[in-house]
Amino acid sequence: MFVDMFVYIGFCFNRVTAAGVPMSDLLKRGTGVAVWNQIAQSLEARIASGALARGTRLPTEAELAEQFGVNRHTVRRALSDLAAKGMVKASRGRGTFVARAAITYPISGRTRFSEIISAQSRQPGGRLIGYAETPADAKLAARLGVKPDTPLYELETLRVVDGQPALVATLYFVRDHVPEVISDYAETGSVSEALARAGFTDYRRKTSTIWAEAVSVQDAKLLKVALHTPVLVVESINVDAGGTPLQYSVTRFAGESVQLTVESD
Amino acid sequence: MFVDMFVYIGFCFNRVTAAGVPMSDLLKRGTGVAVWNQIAQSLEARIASGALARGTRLPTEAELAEQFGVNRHTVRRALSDLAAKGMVKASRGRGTFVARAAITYPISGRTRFSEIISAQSRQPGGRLIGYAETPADAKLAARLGVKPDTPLYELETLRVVDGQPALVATLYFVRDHVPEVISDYAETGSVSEALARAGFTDYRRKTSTIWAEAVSVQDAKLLKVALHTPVLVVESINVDAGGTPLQYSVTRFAGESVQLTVESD
DNA sequence: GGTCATTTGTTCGTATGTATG
DNA sequence: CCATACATACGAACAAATGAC
Repeated sequence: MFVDMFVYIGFCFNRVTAAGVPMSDLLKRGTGVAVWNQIAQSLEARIASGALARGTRLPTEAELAEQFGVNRHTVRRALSDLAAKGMVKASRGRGTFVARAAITYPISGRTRFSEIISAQSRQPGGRLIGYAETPADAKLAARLGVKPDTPLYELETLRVVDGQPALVATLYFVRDHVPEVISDYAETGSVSEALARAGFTDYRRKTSTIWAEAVSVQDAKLLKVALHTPVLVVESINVDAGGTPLQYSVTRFAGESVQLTVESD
Repeated sequence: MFVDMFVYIGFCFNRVTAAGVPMSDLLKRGTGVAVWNQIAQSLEARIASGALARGTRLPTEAELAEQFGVNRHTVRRALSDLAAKGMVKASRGRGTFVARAAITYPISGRTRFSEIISAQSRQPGGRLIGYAETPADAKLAARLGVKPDTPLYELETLRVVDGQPALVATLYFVRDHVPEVISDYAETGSVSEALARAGFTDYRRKTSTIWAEAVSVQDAKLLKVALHTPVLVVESINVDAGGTPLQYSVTRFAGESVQLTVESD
């Protein structure tokens, strides 16, 4: 029923280029730098560049050994170096996986996607997946502090970082508070911009509720992860300067590619 | 290598009784309370008590109808009530699943497991799974603000709520700061108690880093969840009144059975 | 539940280059 | 020049865990 009424659109407002990947890694022997070290550096560079995304499986040790033209032990030495740094994690029988999360996402009163990503020298981007006008059910009404059946806008958005899908968010607004939010968001690609146009220049995140669950079928496609992959779900309420709920959102972060941080005082 | 050096013990310091489950649900007809409502309340009580764990599948509507001795439509009325409250979620062709998380876990400067659980009128419990003395590697040293190879204590603990495993935590302490922490924790079953005995009466949580991943084999057994189940991982640092790191911990929450909440100011 | 292929983990052995005294 | 110690690199085989069927 949800899908039927939902408007799906394909407008992309923030194009991102694929990171350049050095495909040929020529090892220089007898240079004073051990071969295993050169291999480790090569893999580390590929991970840092995003060519090897978080959570993806590396080629098997045997394959890497063949690619680099070395013995499997030499590859293992390199991998154990990366594992010690926390960059990869090996799992017997399954493979070796890129482990370390790249994006840290601070949860605070001022949580703005674009600012957070830009502050980490990364390229934020987004896509409006679709939108709908829907009456508030009991839960939504409670979250947004309105009566049930109050008309709401529902926006489904995808956010990418350096070309990698990072999160899917479903945003709810009270229609009559921000009547132009859909077009404003589609134009600017920014929640804070869209809210500012409606006159809400100052707002803050009041509460965040966090849990983990398995990815849904739809989100798996959007986030480009396998089914059963864990996602981090954050339910949050943004309020205006007076404390009135402005926006309720449910954000699903691609499992291990994002870490939330909370600073307590 | 880790397992070899790790001391596994079975000492249980906080015995928890299996939650009493009302197995026979006698419906009282003609009491003014609709039968579907009694069924809904009965299911709600089972969910709240933990007898029906989060994420598990309810019996099919036909089975429930038989158990309660009512028509399937009456069960459906009860389930739709629970679904509206967000406690269960039906999925066509799959079944009906317990949805809403029961335990909310606030993340703040003062995060104490026992207090949090007790405040929710639930029965906290715990078990020391094992402990070890281990030198700090680069990562641990950075987190705890000590030199690499500083001797640390590592404690592996399981926490249960109302008889349901809720979380597994690995705790790290600087050995020379709290030399008796292992026996103190084993005796009291409380981190705050153990730290108080070492003279640290005032400490607070400084940072928390949160992500989602698939449960490990060992944790799956402890938490009694299936493999591939998502877990919420929280890495946190507790500091004393002067800001010196006291404890570094990695906590794995059983997927959908726990929700973290963050209040921002 | 069992079998089987895949993949990492471990342990042997061998050989070479390099720094040290 | 030689003996020793150590890190590096290669080869083979087996153990153990995983996942798919």
